[in-house]
Amino acid sequence: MNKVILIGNVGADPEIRRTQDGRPIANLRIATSETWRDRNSGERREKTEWHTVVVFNEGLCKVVEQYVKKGAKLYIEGQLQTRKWQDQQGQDRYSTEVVLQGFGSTLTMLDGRGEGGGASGGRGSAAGGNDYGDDYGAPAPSSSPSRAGGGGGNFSRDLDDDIPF
Amino acid sequence: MNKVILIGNVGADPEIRRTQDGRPIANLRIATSETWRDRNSGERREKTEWHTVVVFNEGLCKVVEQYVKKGAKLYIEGQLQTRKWQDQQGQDRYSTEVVLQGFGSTLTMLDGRGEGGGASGGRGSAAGGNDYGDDYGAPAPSSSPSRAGGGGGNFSRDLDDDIPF
Amino acid sequence: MNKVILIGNVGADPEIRRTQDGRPIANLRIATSETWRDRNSGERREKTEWHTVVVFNEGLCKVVEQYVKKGAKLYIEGQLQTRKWQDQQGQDRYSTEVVLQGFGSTLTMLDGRGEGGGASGGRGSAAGGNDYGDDYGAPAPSSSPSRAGGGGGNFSRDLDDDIPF
Amino acid sequence: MNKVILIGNVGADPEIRRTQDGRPIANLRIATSETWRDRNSGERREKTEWHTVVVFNEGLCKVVEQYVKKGAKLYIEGQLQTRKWQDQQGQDRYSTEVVLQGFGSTLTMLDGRGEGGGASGGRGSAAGGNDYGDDYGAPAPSSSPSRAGGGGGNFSRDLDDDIPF
DNA sequence: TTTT
DNA sequence: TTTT
Repeated sequence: MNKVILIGNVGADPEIRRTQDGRPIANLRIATSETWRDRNSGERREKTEWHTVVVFNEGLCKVVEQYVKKGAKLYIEGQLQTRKWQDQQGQDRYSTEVVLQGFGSTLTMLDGRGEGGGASGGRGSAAGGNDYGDDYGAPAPSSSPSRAGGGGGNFSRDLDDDIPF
Repeated sequence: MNKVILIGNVGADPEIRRTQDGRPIANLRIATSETWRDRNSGERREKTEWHTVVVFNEGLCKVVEQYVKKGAKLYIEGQLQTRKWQDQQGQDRYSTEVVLQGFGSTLTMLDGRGEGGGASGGRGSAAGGNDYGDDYGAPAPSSSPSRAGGGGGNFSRDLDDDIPF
Repeated sequence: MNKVILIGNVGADPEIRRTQDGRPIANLRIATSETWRDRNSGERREKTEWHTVVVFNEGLCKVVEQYVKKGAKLYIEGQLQTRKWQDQQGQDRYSTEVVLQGFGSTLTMLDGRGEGGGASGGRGSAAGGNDYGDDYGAPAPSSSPSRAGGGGGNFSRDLDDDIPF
Repeated sequence: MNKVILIGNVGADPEIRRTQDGRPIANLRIATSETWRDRNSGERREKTEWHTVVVFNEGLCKVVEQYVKKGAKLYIEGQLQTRKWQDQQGQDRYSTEVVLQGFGSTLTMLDGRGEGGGASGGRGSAAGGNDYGDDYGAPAPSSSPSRAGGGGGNFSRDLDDDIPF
């Protein structure tokens, strides 16, 4: 189990790169902040933490590319990962990032901002819900998409079943 | 470990009651919805799930009372709990709720809506951050509230310490 | 966002059923318990909560079928779902369950118990790690399975890449 | 929202230091690993990620000090935090850690190992349950510790209440 | 009964 | 009905 959950705001427009074989990679900076009232002084305090988020999942990269802008509020679920690299002096350096890649990774927009003018179909606009990348196939509805259809990886459950499980 | 995390919208203005000894209890109905595109038809699908949330924590009850209205988007972290009760026929019935009570419970408003007109200082308005009930004392800032002060339950960490841990 | 995380013990051997079209469904009862010391009396207290877990995901059902026995300790990640049904008097009843189905659902065994004698390949024995159902394909390793291979839904990241992202 | 959840094994006996004013700080190295079967070759693969965990919470430090040894399996819940420090060349360096401090932080032992011979009362032995640091007071039981007692920060809920909430 |  |  290695899970990171962040809700925060994007500090700058995302950078999207591509690997040599064409896969997209999105880099985001996310600020999470907490506020509290000081026990003694009663003053309001705030602390902000910045996180580097790296999106490898192609479907989620599309969401980032199309909808995520500076200031957007995001829900992020990924994994902690530390990379080793060498600086210009040849010294070992380590960077820890929140990686969104494959199973268990999610990115959801929590506000309406960032959407292009005429965006229809609204992937990325999922306010209060979850929108998944294309790679995942059907998520986990309890309603019944194509019960008869069956087929690989169909996770659906039919609520109309007359026998309560 | 018994944790529920919800991000969703409030279906109706919260109900606040009080126990005989005066403690507040808030009841909320929260809708979580997910959308996906059907594999076969390509149609957009949506499924909404409704949750009953019961807030026992006093600080969080205050937040609910003052700021949470129908339609508000909330982040909720609590525990699953099943109550047994008798219906009018004297039969055992069970209700499962998401309970916010004590350690590990959180409620954060994810939009600016729901705030009363002149609310200043904005507990409950924590966009992208966390606002905690009064019972918790200082949350977990890395900055340094009153290092010298010490005192019971001070969890603060001093980033200015010259020795990296 | 609708997520439940449980770590607890299985109260009885799981029941596995099959739908008419042959998909397996596993039912589990999981106990989560918390202990604390009473503030006033100093006595040790304990409270146990029981949860019904329904596994629709086929790969996870296999894990359950083969390895999960009464007493096993499990890590569970799923969604809250409430079913409506009619009792024998024709009255509406509701049951809330933790559903493991599709994206974002996980089940991991946290102890070595429950494994058959000669189990090889050890799905279900994942001590401290995660073992995923077959439906998910490769999870999210940072190591490099078949970089050149590419192919649909390959989430892998190559740590050997010479350019730090 | 800034949350990290880890389930993994401790790589070495923890180091405990104290600040100048006597507060304990525990440092842990935790390995999370995931295993999967390669899509193409069918071979079993494994990837391990190492995390630095810093425990500021006093109650949790006690648990670490008394019970956590190399090899122990832990459930950890904390926050991501990045510290800035200078290396010997005076260059800025950053280290990202999982910090357990105050609200929302938890550490639970998931196996029986690590307990001293005659440990009674078993804080730290909470297999399948939660054991909280002393700072938290009573956690969130639904049962009823001292309803009449009332008192600050009492989060208890009385299941014996005759009115179902 | 919410929201997009 | 589990576990410590």
